[in-house]
Amino acid sequence: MIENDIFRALADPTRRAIFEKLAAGGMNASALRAGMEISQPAMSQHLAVLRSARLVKEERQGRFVNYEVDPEGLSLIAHWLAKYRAYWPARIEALKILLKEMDQ
Amino acid sequence: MIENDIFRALADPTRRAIFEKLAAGGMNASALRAGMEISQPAMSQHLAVLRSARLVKEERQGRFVNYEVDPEGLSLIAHWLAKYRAYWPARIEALKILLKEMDQ
DNA sequence: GCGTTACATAAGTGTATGCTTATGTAACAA
DNA sequence: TTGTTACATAAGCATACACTTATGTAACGC
Repeated sequence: MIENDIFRALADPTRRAIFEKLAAGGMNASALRAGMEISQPAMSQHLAVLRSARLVKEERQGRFVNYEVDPEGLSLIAHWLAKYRAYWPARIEALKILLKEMDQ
Repeated sequence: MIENDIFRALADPTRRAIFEKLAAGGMNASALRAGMEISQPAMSQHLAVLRSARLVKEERQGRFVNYEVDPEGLSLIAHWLAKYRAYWPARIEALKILLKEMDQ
């Protein structure tokens, strides 16, 4: 179940930090490690988890592997969230209208 | 960090099932167990996790404790998601406009 | 009071998870 | 070819997690 992979992937603060970094712009695994105090294998394992959750996607570029945010994972969260729009607070109530289009 | 609590809470499929059941209508812990093949302590523990993540809220009613969806948790996910709206697929692109209001 | 019902909490246990060190593999440079 | 760089994978280990059984607590009926 991909939904499970997504929430499990985001349950780890280090992985959310990696994701956030990638959201600011795609980069390779080494660049991601900069200023993060994380070992190379740990980073590689985290990226593998994010990849299988479809939250990031990779692209080989010679010796480097460029990572970037995969919209697919975010879309799945948005759809999960949309199921419970009846409970969204009033501030976000206006979203309902547009979410109707999303369902089609 | 509440954000961590939320994603960790949703990382478990049983807890997501409980949440989904509550989204269809508030009910007490015993009613939640019906047709779920889960022990009473396990349910109680899951509800405690969902509660600390602000995904559900409780209300004592005599011997019973009625549970229902807490919009607060959902709101936090919506805000987390909103941070990455630049990567949302085209279908949801239209949401951007309304999300601007959400930020204020 | 006494028993029952609804739920929470404590303590113990197997498994999952995130890390480590060590090694493998593929692309480049000399 | 030889070495180096960038990354993935394997194996081992400590901790976290979801469950269990046992017990505690609070509200009700009698």
